[in-house]
Amino acid sequence: MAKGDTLGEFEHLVLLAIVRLRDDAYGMRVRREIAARTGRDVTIGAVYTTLERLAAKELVTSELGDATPERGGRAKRTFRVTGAGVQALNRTRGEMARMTQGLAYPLPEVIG
Amino acid sequence: MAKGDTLGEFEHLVLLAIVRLRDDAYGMRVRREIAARTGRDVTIGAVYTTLERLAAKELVTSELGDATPERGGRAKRTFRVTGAGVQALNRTRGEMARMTQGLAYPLPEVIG
DNA sequence: GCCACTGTTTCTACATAATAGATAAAATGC
DNA sequence: GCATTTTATCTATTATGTAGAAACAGTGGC
Repeated sequence: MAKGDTLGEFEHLVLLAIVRLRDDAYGMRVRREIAARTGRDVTIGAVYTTLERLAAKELVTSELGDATPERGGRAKRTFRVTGAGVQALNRTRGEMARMTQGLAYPLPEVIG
Repeated sequence: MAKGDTLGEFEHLVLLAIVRLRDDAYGMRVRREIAARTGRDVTIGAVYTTLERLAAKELVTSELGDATPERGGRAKRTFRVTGAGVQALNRTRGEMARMTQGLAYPLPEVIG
């Protein structure tokens, strides 16, 4: 496998959030999606640096939108997952599936 | 969530390998298990530093065994997953499940 | 027009995790 | 004793994760 092909665990979550949010995947919203689904309250800085890194790897692209007519409605930068990004997600999913094959979740506290 | 509670992606794989291997989880074997199931050929150094980290976090314990009567049969250091390790695996699994809920794999190249 | 406020993005610095590659150790067989 | 095998340890570097503060761009009240 080529190097740089594996997703870090937080990269993985961010990528999945973007997939879920479709057209509405901008930084703050990604952060909320992850918080809502995982219970982790990551900071917005963590999300953006990860988004930047994913963009550098060309697993996502971004586009600056128009400002919305709401109080504080600064223009949003929305993200999309690229073909390579989808491939990375599918590959990661496959690896995890093979590693967990035959295991029954939740795993019992005492193994063996 | 308490800090240091999340599993890095490679930590996750190593922990799963130990669960799979039960009584036979020592460094070289963990490496082979991961290679066989994911296609990644990680170096042995990568595996051991990760095992050390997991031990430092008390997600695994290790025990030095007896030498086996084979050519090159040096004593093996075998690893077991602790209760906290199992909890970390179950928690991580849950997070991922909620993040992927409703998504059909493999994801299509073009999203949306 | 200025100010407070809101939702968003950007910047900077540091901590933790991943990875490689070389070296050392402990056993066997000849 | 020496070559060979299997395993473990050490050292260094890069990549990822995380926090927190600052900057931006808009709204609305007065």
